[in-house]
Amino acid sequence: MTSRGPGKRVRKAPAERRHEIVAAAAQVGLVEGLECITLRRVADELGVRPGLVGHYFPAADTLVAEAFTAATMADLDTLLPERPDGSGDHSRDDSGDGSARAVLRRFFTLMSSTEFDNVSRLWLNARHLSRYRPGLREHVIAQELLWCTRMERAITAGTEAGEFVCADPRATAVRVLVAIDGASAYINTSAEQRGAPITHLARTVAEAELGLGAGALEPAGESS
Amino acid sequence: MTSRGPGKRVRKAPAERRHEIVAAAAQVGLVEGLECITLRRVADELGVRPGLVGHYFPAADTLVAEAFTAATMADLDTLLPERPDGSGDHSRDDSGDGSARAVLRRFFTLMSSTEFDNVSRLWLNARHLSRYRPGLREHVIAQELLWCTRMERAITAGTEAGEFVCADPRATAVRVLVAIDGASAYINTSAEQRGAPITHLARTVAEAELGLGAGALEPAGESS
DNA sequence: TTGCTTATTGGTCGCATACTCAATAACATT
DNA sequence: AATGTTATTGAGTATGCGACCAATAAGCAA
Repeated sequence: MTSRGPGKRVRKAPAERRHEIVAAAAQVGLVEGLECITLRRVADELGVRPGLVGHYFPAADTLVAEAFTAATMADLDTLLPERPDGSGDHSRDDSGDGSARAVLRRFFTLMSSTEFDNVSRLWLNARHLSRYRPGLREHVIAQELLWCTRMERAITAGTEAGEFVCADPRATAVRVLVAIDGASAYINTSAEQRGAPITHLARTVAEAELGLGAGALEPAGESS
Repeated sequence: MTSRGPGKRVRKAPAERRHEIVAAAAQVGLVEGLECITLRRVADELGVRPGLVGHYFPAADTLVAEAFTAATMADLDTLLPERPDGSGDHSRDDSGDGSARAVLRRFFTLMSSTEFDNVSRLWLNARHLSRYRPGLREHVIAQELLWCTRMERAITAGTEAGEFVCADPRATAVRVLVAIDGASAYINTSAEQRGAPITHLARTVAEAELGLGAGALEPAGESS
């Protein structure tokens, strides 16, 4: 990426450099795994000496934790955008098809595409690594809460709009996410044969808990 | 555990020593994590020099893989015994209840008890570590298949006995296990607050898929 | 008892990690 | 243009890992 001759220095504002380091670490963690976020690895990525990374993050654990948060925050915004993208007048739009259902359908479709396998790997990675790194654990817990809240809000929106029937959106959100985590647990082992019942379990759970017909959240988009 | 003065040698038959090493490694992996299965750590456990462990396992990956299999095999036999343990009077205990349901109830009860948290941790650990260690990955896949088959057999038994109603025992087994893996994903992070809906998701899924009433597989034993 | 096989030891080597710290040079301010 | 701040380097320490190998001694067989 960035290659400079030895000895050449590029001096940046601390805030910018720090952000740059976290971003590089997040990329490494997402693609290669969180245990590959090492001072040297991140430094190489930026064309910088390892000592510099160590200067900004005296404890490596902190860097791993922040990198995880940065990565998952970006992923969440892609999978479950806070506001349906480019919708100034959504209250009028969803009168026909219902945007809440579209949001969930989009979520399940993206999540089961191979493009987001790295996200599944990252979560699996982080949940295990949290066993040893308390700094990371805190960030993982915070992200779990954030994802759950975001999902709950999507469900609540659909319920209030009359699209879903759900007595306890919070509990449903939890269960749907648990089902997703169960499916993504197999990402490194039986990923190929997970095809049939595994991938669709989360979607099935969601449809059942939201009072929707089977297949209502399927990618195809054809509703009943 | 085993402490000998330095220099004192205890010479054992290769097969016995090897088995001993795997057992010690399995214990370390179960309690402290698979990445703690190191030549030195296992050697310490046995009161033996590290070189010896390296002699029996020229590639450390092999030891980790075998240790995982040893640990999960033992756990599976405890959770889902091939034949109901001490089956002298269980048919009387569950009087009229049917033993297949008792087997599953026992499984869910044990699995959600804190005593088996280490088992959940081990699976989470192994599934992530499989990303980097191909030897381990093969063993994990084999164990996934074994657990699934064992669960499928329990379901099939109940179906044939008329206790359950299930069209596709295999698919149901898969889904139940996925739900369990989803719940155990939180073992290192939100373990304390997983109380409410997380733990019981797997049981709920099982009850629904087997045509049982809600709570039919609950620990208490009181159905309907 | 003597001898032989080999399980076991003790040490070394190379590599990778996090972390520390004095010296240096880039940039902003004067 | 001179100066001061500080971001950045380079080198060093300490720890841990797997892997390798000659020397040793334990236990069996003759």
